[in-house]
Amino acid sequence: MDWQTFLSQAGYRLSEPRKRIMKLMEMAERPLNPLAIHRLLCEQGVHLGLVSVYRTLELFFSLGLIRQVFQPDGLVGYLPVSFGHHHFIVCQNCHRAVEFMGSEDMRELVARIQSETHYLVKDHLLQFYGVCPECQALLEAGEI
Amino acid sequence: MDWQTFLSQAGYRLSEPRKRIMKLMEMAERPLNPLAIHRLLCEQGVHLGLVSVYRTLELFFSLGLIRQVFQPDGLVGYLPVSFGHHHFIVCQNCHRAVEFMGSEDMRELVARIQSETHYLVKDHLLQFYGVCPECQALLEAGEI
DNA sequence: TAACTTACTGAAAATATTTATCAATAATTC
DNA sequence: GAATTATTGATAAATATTTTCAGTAAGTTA
Repeated sequence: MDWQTFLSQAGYRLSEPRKRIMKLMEMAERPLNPLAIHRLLCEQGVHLGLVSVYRTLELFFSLGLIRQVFQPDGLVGYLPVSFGHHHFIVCQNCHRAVEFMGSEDMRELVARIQSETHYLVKDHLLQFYGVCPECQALLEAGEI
Repeated sequence: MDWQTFLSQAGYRLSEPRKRIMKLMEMAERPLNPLAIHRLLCEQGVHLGLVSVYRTLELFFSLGLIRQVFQPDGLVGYLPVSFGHHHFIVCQNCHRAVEFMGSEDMRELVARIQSETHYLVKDHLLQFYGVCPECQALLEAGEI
């Protein structure tokens, strides 16, 4: 199910701002924060209240349509998630992020953590940092 | 090596505010943000400029003495890390966090991600969310 | 232990970010 | 196409973060 159908079925309207924001995030391919989204839309000539960006992100996030992605420097951005995917690998250079399938073999680790810490494990956050193919090429060419 | 020695050897001074802040974070056992640290210290009668809290956290973070911990709700806090530990499990109820040893068997997953995404993997962020022993007891007793 | 050097702090102000409010607007339903 | 009401945009308010700089205190040297 696409996000538009999901939104509708959840009882929310498919407004122009919401479409713009989601489309931008899908195109961007890298984590964006509210301010960046607002600025990019302005540059595209799409005028849209900053407040709406905040509200839209909050809604999308609460519905699980987008996810927070954490940069190594501590900045936080949002990216849309596909169904079944939950984890991102982020390029340390250009910040482009792609999803990867979660690991099945987390069970062992979970079992160990539960016995070590006596916490009951409910969920996890897993992200990788690295260098994307484009930036690897740039690196090899000595351009960065 | 303890953090005080580390700080000194890195050429930084062991000031009263820095000691207070680190001690508070060690006692708190849960991720604290700048404002929370400032407020808690005030409550303890320790007056300390908020700006110093920001600067201290930035320093500790850049030296790797503390680490960012992400709550499921998107809030970010800081916690001191022990050498060799890098990952936290956070209680969804009381936010108390404890460290656990990183997994050795991340190699397989890393290999898969590299071949799937063509990214070069450099680092990762792994965190678990769950229920701590204390809150499990409270849950069983029906108190929360 | 006193004087010296300079990293560090605190206070105030400037910026930046996030939230609240409410009338106007536009997406859906009938 | 009109009615209903969720959603938006603008303004203002609240919060959070950064900058600046003079005063202070941590570490060093004598």
